[in-house]
Amino acid sequence: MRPTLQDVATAVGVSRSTVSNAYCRPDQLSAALRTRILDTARQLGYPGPNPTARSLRRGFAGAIGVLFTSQLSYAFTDPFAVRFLAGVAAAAERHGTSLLLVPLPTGATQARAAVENAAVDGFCVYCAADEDWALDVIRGRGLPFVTTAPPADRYVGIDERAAARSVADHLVGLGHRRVALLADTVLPEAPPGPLRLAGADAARHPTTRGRLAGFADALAAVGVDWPDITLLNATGNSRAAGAGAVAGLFAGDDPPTAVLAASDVLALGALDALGERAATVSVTGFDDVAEAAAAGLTTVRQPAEEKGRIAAELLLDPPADDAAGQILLPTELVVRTSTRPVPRS
Amino acid sequence: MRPTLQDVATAVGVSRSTVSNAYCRPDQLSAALRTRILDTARQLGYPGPNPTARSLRRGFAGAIGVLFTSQLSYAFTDPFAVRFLAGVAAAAERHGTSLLLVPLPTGATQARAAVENAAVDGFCVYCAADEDWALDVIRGRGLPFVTTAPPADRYVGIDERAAARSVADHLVGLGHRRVALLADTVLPEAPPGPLRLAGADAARHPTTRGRLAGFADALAAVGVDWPDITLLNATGNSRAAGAGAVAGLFAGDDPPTAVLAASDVLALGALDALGERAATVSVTGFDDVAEAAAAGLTTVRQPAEEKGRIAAELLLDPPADDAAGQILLPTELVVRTSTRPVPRS
DNA sequence: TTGAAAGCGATACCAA
DNA sequence: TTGGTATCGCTTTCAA
Repeated sequence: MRPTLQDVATAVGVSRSTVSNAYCRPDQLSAALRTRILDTARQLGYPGPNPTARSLRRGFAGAIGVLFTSQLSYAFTDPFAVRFLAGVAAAAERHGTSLLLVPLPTGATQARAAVENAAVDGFCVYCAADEDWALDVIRGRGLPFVTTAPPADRYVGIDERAAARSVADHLVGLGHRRVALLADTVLPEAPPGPLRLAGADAARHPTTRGRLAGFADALAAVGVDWPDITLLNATGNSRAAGAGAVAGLFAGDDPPTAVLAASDVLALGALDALGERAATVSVTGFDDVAEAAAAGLTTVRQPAEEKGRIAAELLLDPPADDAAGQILLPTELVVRTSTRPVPRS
Repeated sequence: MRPTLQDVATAVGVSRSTVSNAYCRPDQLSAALRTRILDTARQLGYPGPNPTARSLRRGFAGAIGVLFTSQLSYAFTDPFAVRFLAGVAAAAERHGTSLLLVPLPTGATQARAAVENAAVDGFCVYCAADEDWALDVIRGRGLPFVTTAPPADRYVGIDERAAARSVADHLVGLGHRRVALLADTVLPEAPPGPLRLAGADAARHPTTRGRLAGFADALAAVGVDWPDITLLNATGNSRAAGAGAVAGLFAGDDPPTAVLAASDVLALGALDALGERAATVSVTGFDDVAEAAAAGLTTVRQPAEEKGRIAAELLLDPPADDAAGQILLPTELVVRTSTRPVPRS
């Protein structure tokens, strides 16, 4: 059996409190006694206070939970998510707090249980909002949390709609009218490829809703409206899914002259699928991940690490002023070579 | 005050055990009573059993710790580390276990404390071995652990030396003799750029030692030996550091005809720094991360996710057979366009 | 099917 | 400076 604090106390011939003090309140006992206690502990093979017991007694865990809506292992596939996480880690690091990455099992009950059982002092919820159940569980536990989108008491996001409109305006300004929108999992079970949608509001995920709405705003300004807009559904936020969604679209008559993607990853996938044709079709992304620059992708930049860092900070030292917890970060249109004027035909 | 299990018990008029059973042993009480308990709990706002208390009582945390030697936020900068983590996450996900990412503060005492205080059931130690202190703390706590390199009871690594030799042999086969080796933090405080080293064994980090030794093996086979080998030190495993290390090297007389880097990231940095000259100098990497393919980098592939996945599995369900815990994964030389025969001059 | 009692391993107050 | 005592919130035999 691994020795406990009590064993050390017995061995030294002092009380538990004194041993405890030797570890976390050196000033509460004489240096000599402390040394004696620590030495004995070492001899006994006592590994120091049990973290779980300490957490229970002290009432906090020393870790914050990070919740990704999709499968945890997918999060590492998404370059934007990784940079967000890097930001969270940087803040946690400075604060001396650990990060608990909680995988969400597929079953609803089990996913709830995962959030219920996380030994953390708060949550950083990436990209949820649709995942209301998770927020409910967190609220139920009385834990503080930060999301990456409004509405919430504390969030750090961007103005999705305005940002999306900025790229779309750019494209419209280049003369594009036949434009396809490309987004991930627009409707829960939708197949890859063209999807009929009444409007942006019908999209399942709030982020997607915002971006599609922004795209549509720009198109509406030049007379292109739902449901005439071509919407392409990707079954996942990955390059492959992006490629899959646009496949075949340009084979028919009267193909679009541009693709507005709701993420860089999807846009890069679209470029993959376009191959040679990429020279004539304009494509835009969203996020400005590292790969975007290399591919010459026109996109909207949002500060990724910053978002994660601020989210974690909002959680770790909450602002005194309530209103200060609702943050919209600036975005910036980054024009590269993947967009050009509509070819005259 | 947040209600506890006891409060629910009191409210319903049953004992704590019964409430506990309602949560974790539904078969131990009548459905009717269970429903009554759960309903009351909801009314009271009881969030379910406290995870920390449960962990303490049950004796396990339901999480595994992940330890990166460098700063945690840097880990997300390294594409190989990210893929490793993705593998770990995939295994954890399947196992219903969370991942605790533990940041290591800079101070020695504090770093120890971070490992001592992690409420986990075991550790996945990425790339350590030199970080013996961490392994000592983990052993002291009596927790199981897996590393990414021997020696250890359980590890999943590659034959660094042989893998390194395979790229180096390729380069030597192309006629290169004046070759510069490029590695990260070869000696603790070394400045960026050329570094005099007696031999591979002098390198600080075991992984670096293995790779440099493999490179040197190939060179030795054609009569090039330490300390005549040009070694370039990068101050960090990043593209920028790679670029910084090779800067100026090709300005002088008799520059190397090739650069053997200990990681893809460094190699890509070298290519950045070479610019135009990259067409005449051969460069190789190590790992085969995604960016390597795009850049046409010749490199050694090692299965990244696989490594993480297996490491986590080794931890989560340890093999009955002790010897089965020591795994060397296969590697593969991937020849692309960044290497070519020595130009005749 | 339900309950009583005994911890899990530690911390913090207050008194000595 | 040290020790006694209560408690953190829950799970788990074992007996009723």
